[in-house]
Amino acid sequence: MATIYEVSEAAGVSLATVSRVMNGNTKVSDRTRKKVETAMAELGYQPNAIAQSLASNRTNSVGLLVSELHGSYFGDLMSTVEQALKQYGKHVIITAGHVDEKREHDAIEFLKSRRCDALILHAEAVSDEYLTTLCKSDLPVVVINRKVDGLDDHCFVVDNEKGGYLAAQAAIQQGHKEIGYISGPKFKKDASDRLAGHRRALTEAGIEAKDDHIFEGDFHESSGQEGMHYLKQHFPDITALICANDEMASGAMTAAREAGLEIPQHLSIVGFDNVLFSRYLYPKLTTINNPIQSLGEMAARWVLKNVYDTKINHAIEHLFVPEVVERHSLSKR
Amino acid sequence: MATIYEVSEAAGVSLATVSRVMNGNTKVSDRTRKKVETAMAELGYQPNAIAQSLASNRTNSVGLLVSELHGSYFGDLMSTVEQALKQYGKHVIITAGHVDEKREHDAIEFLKSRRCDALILHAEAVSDEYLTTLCKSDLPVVVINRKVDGLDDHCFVVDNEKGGYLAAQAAIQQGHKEIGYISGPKFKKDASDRLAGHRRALTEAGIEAKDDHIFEGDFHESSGQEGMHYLKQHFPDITALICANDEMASGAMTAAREAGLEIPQHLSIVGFDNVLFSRYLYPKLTTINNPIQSLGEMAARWVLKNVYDTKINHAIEHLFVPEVVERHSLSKR
DNA sequence: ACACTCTTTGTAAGCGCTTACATTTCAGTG
DNA sequence: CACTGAAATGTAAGCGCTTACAAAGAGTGT
Repeated sequence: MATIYEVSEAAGVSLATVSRVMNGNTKVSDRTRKKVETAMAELGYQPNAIAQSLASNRTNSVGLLVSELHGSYFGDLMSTVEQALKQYGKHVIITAGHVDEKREHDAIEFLKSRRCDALILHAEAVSDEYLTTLCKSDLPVVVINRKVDGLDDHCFVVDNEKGGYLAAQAAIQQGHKEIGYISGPKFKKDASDRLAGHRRALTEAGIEAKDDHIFEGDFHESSGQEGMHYLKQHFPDITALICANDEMASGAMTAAREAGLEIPQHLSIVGFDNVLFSRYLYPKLTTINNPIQSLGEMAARWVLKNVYDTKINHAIEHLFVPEVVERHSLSKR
Repeated sequence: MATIYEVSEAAGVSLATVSRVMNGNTKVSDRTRKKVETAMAELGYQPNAIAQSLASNRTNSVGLLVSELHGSYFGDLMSTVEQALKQYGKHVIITAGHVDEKREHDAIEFLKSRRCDALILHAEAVSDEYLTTLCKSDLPVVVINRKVDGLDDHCFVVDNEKGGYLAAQAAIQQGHKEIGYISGPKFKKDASDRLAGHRRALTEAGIEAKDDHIFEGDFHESSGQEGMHYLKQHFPDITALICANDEMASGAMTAAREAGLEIPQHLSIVGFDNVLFSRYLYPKLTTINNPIQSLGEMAARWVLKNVYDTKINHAIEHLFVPEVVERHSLSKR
């Protein structure tokens, strides 16, 4: 593999000149530039990004931490972030934390050791303190889908409480009064926020928010099934079921159908997230749009603006508001 | 950020010694090791992976090219590869090629410039020649889901022809005789292989393989819908529909339902790939399992074995055989 | 006490670039 | 034609590591 040195020899110029035509930040006469470019082409020269990074202390890569590499939610996120950065010649290095404190921590340390220019974190398991320390260091960091006190301009979040509120409100507006809820793990901030919104909507509508109508799931499909079984068995008069994410809604749908319930005739179901497959479901799932792509794009923009001094027209927003996506799984009582 | 030099000072040893305790490949006395480790801990030292790579000419990272970062198929692939490599302390750098020759090419060049130790490519758009050249270079390369002549031990593939055959056979065994087919883009090898298998099954069963029963889609959901419309309109007597992937099967299901057809009572549908969401569909999709995860895992093993000299017990297989996953969308005619 | 071997540690060159600073080139001027 | 200063190019230090090689220590046997 040719090095810059060989190029400089072939072109009959110094190393520095070759470096200059590569980076284009210093004036080089047209004649020399031509010579260098020819030499590069002839040798099939390809700069060694590692050496460039070491010398310039800039890697042109942004670390992205997600919880999983599969699943619609993270797929959408990765895709958006990658697209946004690629436009400006920046690359993402993706790692998965698997919602485990140690693994998230390791993944972040890995990204740091690779000397990413910035970090975009969808971190669910590490502590607020750790994130705070990280943000205070000189490595630029943004946090997605999690609000950490004191780090507001580093956080990009969805108003989960409002989302929970909207879902419940949608059901109430259709005349439902006996409403079941399958929540995410309550220790997760987004799960508890959604639930809080749900409760608020019920209360405002004068409906008692009964604790035993709430089943705590784990955001996975199977717990949606479990939740459905539980609720159907104990509270057969429930006419609407709200799930804290689409995966669980899908599980609940399956379980409901197996129990002989038609959706939405016998039971209305509302999801949350609006992941891609929610429209593959039958009936198509009424859900709350979680603008994860907007979050990702905004986070990428923040990095471009604050780290790479790219001129970005759009303003940087930190709070995103979810909305109802009306499809076919919710109907009048 | 502390450097190795500062650690060596703090520990009162030379640079080389610090490097040795980090890499653990040379004997260092226990006493010195302790001193160094203490100094590292005190300084919160974190090796600079970039500098390590430059000096050692090894990055401990494997480049992975996929077509998209979202979607179940690639999600599963990325996830498996990452898991397999992480176990041995190796990392993946993921890039997307978007099934576009230039973008795939650029992505591969990017991975090369990052000096990955090996490349795992799910490349659909670049030419066979390019891949051949790549494999002949000294950078280890494996190709997933594509067979290139002369590169057999670098390729990991699914027997798509067999898969196509099995799907058709499954429908035939249920008594279907009028069978529609929604294919992928015929210029894609996997799409044409699947179709070839389909034809063979029909022929063997003494059913005429009518060309106009075949609709060429693009592997996306919408073209499944289009295909369904086309077939339903022109050949209303079709009782089974086979789709070259699950996305299109999903689209076809929606379109069928909108046209008032019950699945599988009025129309049986078979998919291909067995991506995660195929079991979220209603009715759950009968499909052909595409062992993409096995491919990914095997590719990772190949790299571990051939590049990192890891001792791997399992033999390396290059051809994977698909099988029918019986669910609820295919029934007796 | 000495020569000899085996271990442990240090020295210094280099990996392939970037960039501050020094030097050369050359058009423009009086 | 010598002189000036801006533009173009070159020189060399250094980014933070690894590793071949050299040197020093620690045992051994006589």
